[in-house]
Amino acid sequence: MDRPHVSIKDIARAAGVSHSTVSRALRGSPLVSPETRERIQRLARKMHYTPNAVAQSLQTRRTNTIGLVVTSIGDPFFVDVVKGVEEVAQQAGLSVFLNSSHNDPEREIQVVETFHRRRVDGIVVASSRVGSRYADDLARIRVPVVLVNSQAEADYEFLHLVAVDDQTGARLAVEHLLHLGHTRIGYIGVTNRPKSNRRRLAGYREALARAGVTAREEWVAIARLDRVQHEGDVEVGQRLGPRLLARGVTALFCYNDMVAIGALLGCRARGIAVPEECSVLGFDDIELTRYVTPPLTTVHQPKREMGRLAMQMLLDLLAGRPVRDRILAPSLVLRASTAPPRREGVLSSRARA
Amino acid sequence: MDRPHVSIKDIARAAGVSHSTVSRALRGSPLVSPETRERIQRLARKMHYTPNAVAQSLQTRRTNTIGLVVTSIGDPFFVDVVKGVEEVAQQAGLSVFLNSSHNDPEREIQVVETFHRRRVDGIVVASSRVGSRYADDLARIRVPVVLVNSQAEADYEFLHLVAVDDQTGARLAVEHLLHLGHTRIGYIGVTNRPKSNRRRLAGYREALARAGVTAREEWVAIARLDRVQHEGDVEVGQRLGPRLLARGVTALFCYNDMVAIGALLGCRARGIAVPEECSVLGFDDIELTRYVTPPLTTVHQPKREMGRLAMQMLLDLLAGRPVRDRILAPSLVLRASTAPPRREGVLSSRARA
DNA sequence: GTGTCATCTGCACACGTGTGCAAAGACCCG
DNA sequence: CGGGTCTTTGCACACGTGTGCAGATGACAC
Repeated sequence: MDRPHVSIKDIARAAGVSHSTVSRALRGSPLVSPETRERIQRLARKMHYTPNAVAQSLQTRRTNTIGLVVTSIGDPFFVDVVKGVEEVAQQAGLSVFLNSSHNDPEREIQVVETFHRRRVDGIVVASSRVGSRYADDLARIRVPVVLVNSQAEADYEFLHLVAVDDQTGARLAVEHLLHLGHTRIGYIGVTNRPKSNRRRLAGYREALARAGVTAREEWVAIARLDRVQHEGDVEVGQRLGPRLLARGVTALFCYNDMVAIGALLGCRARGIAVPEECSVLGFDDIELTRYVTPPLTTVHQPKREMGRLAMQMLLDLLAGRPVRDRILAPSLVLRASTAPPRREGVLSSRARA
Repeated sequence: MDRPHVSIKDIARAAGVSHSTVSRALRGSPLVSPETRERIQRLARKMHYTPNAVAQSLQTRRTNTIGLVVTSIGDPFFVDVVKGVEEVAQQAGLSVFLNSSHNDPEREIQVVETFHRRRVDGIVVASSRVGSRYADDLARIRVPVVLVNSQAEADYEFLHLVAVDDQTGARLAVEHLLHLGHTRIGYIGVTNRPKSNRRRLAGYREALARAGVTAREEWVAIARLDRVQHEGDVEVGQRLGPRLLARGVTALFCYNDMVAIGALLGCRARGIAVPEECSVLGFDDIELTRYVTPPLTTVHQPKREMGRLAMQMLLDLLAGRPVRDRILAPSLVLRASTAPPRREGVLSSRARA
């Protein structure tokens, strides 16, 4: 009753052949005659044989397994990335180990160490800050690694990247606001995703500079955070949105959608109408943006596509095919949280025309 | 350069002992002298030895791995369940294979077959409909299985359950609406999660019956769906919400939060004010409910706790400890989408007093 | 010096699968 | 009938780790 699973040896015994022949028959080797192959395969099915992937992995040195690290499973941004990765992995017959790091570098190293122990064939890391010590560990594993939206400041040649063009995305967003007639535009950022925050801020400044609008430092507010929790992001928007509005801003470009939703809530709490009195713009285009009031205008990241690409890149690396880093183009999604400014807006749009 | 990883044999060679001694030293066996143990452990660290979990699994017949199946990774309900499972698994040193079934029974069987091949130590399945054929497959694996919010109609003795008390939750919800003075209350359900839908509908009817309110069949609308996509749920609410309102209902109790959000959107599109003209009530208490307008009153499920419990139950089963099925109590979360009815509501609440 | 016991180490096998190589058998051709 | 070729099979080893058992070594008592 509690006997172990049936192995190829059991089948061999039942068929009166050696386990080698069974192995070959099941793998469809041409070295075994069609008749015995057929016979053995039938027998295997009848005996409910399920190959032991552990033993196969040990023998072939291929686990057909990859590790996936995200900073937080709950973060809506990652949900789609995970979906994309899983989709392609499943199709290719690979299984996925999922782990979250909570943006804790120590924890992330530990996760990678676990992946190493399990001899995964490759690793996808989403939104990590790869530090120098971490990079050493990663290098030692001798396994392909693909980073999605890496927050690392330095580049390491053995790491492969899939990312969105943050700066262009931010520029698109702010240009949209400028086009509506806003000139007093605020930016709400965060410190715990340093690279993309910097890029988005750069895009914001670039757009203003191109339009000849002088950027006021008091219109930029960066919240100091360490761990990533998206609830924290909401709180940032709630706190900093009204503060910037008090400084005379008529539109808010937010680091991401959760911050933007926080800004929305902050405005509602103070009776500030969006978009009539204040335009709000997000980044990421998470599903939520369609369900809040008003639906959020935002910069779309092809998140699922990024997950798919990352996994595909891993497959290419495993097959020895050449790969190149991918920087994807974001796009603006117009919904209902942006509109021309009320007072000065009318004026400045007249002045433009 | 491209040589394989360092094994205990390599360490043995370097230390001038046999691989057995190394194995014992690393595992802290009392059979090896403290000095050599210390020496070998230092050496292992220096050589960056990482044990091969695959070989260990083959030898010990324990992979320290579990499989987790959810119908959809994108469904906000599962996010928290996954979090809870991962949390406890990580703490116990187990790795998690994540797969989604898209509520496709065929696909789900395939996933379980993969888990079997990989010789996982246990399986957690969320919101599955376990069919008879599927149950056979599951039984054959001889591995503990825990179901979270199972949608199976039949009970199988070898399956263990964690679930929420759907009927009580629904009753709480409807009693709240009755208490506010509503008597014309609608229910919007779905067919693709048959068991919980049936239970919630039963709770709805129970509450009405207890209050002596006659339930009208035209106030119940069940949407026929096969696959689970939560976008589909939203669409259901959008479509059926207004339809029930047209039949004279003043409050909507929805199968879950996504349906409720759909109802919210449907009302907004037709200029129906929530909660003034129509109260809307959901189920699940997903994160979104806090961010929509108005914030959604709903029935809370301890989702993360359910994930934790499921995983803990698996650990208990693996350790041979006795376990019992857990049916958790839901609770009502009051937010802003419910209020006394406008016209008849005033009347009936007077009549009550 | 011998016997006894405790302590430590290594041999050999196991886990389940894949594969190079030799060998056996079948078949054909001269 | 012998030699050669081709097809099919089994032996033996490998992957990396864990462990029962025998044996080696050393300490100690008599």
